[in-house]
Amino acid sequence: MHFDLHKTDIRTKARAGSIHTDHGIIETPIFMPVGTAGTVKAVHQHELRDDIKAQIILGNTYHLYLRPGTDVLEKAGGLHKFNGWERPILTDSGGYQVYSLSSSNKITEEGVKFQSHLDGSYHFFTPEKAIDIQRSIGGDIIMAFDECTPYPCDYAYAKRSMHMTHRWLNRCFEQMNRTEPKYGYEQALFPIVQGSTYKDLRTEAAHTIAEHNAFGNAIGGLSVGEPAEDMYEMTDLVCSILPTDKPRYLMGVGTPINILESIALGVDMLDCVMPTRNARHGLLFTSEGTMNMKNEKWANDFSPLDPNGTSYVDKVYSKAYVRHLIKAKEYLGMQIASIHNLAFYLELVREARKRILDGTFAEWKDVMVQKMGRRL
RNA sequence: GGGGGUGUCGCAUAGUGGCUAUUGCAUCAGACUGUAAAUCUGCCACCGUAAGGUAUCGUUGGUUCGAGUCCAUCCACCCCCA
Repeated sequence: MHFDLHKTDIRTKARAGSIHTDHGIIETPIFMPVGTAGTVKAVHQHELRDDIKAQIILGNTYHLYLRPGTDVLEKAGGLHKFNGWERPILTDSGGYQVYSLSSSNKITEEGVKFQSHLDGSYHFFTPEKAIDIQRSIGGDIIMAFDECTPYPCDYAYAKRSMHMTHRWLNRCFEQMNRTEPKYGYEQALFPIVQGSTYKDLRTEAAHTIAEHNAFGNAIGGLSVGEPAEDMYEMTDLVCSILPTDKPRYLMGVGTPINILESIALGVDMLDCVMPTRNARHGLLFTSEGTMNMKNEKWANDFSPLDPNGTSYVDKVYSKAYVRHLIKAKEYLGMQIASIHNLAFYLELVREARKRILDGTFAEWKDVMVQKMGRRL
């Protein structure tokens, strides 16, 4: 696996590059649709590949471990074979579940005791186990097991947690060295920068992470409720320390505006549940602003879903029809909305890449941020 | 014509004579950031941006300190018998 940096924008810190994996090339900056349980919810693979043009999708260690389980995934020959997605896959380690399921977790130096949200059973994750499971799932990029701290987080806790995440990181790399990929292709481990919203902690973490000289590096613990300015400040700071010749992955971000602003700070990879979850809840993102399809105002609007959209759903279906489907809780409504939002996100990062390469990113980004913040 | 039953928010429902009439659905809005999420929250009689104010359990009376609840009356609907 390697990363080619093609160009860095002069007026911003945005970058265009390519990540080469055994399952193909990822052109950056890239948005990665989230497919937690082995599926990007409500979206078929052919839509992801041919219409949305996703280049890489996510899976989740915790969810796939609980169900269907690593034995099934190994018998299938890994997640790519299991779900039919032949392009790259990235798996999250379960570190986010340390945060999102915190009410039923117990964190110790050794690892985290999880209570399953499915049946209440207890499971113990260690850095070693997170690596073993990710070996079984078979993602091209796998993530270090970390603690994603909540916001707000007091300084003492953030510092202690960060140091534990660093010790866990060493154990992750040791387990990587002790084990081999199970399906004949390379797996790259990305370490994660933590440190909450504290500059000195983020600085220390970024240096520690950089020293591992991994294929790529991630920024975690953001977009957990802190003000956007804090998120940008931390991202900017960390990007200034992480190596320029490795891809940078900002985990869990975000809105279309967050994505362009983060790209402008030097981020190469992002993922977020927002386009898919909000789609299922009836909220569409467009280049002109957001549309809540549940709103009465679309009831008699028979114009195309998104005249500027690049997906076939944008032209084939009307706003009134999609509103009807969403209101009626029809499956197709969630499918159309999910395809639209993902196609919009992917088109947004493709355009960003094009603009970075031809030198017009900065002014384009400012115009887009203005437009996309509106409520239609 | 005779007998029996039922009327509570748009619909459906709960409601021993005792604080502010319950809940669900629908409606109308809002939220959602490495997915415990086709979820959650608010509103949901009227006036008001709001704080707040005023009502209300088919109708009109009555009993009672106090009535959605008990009594009478009329109205509407349902069932049975002719």
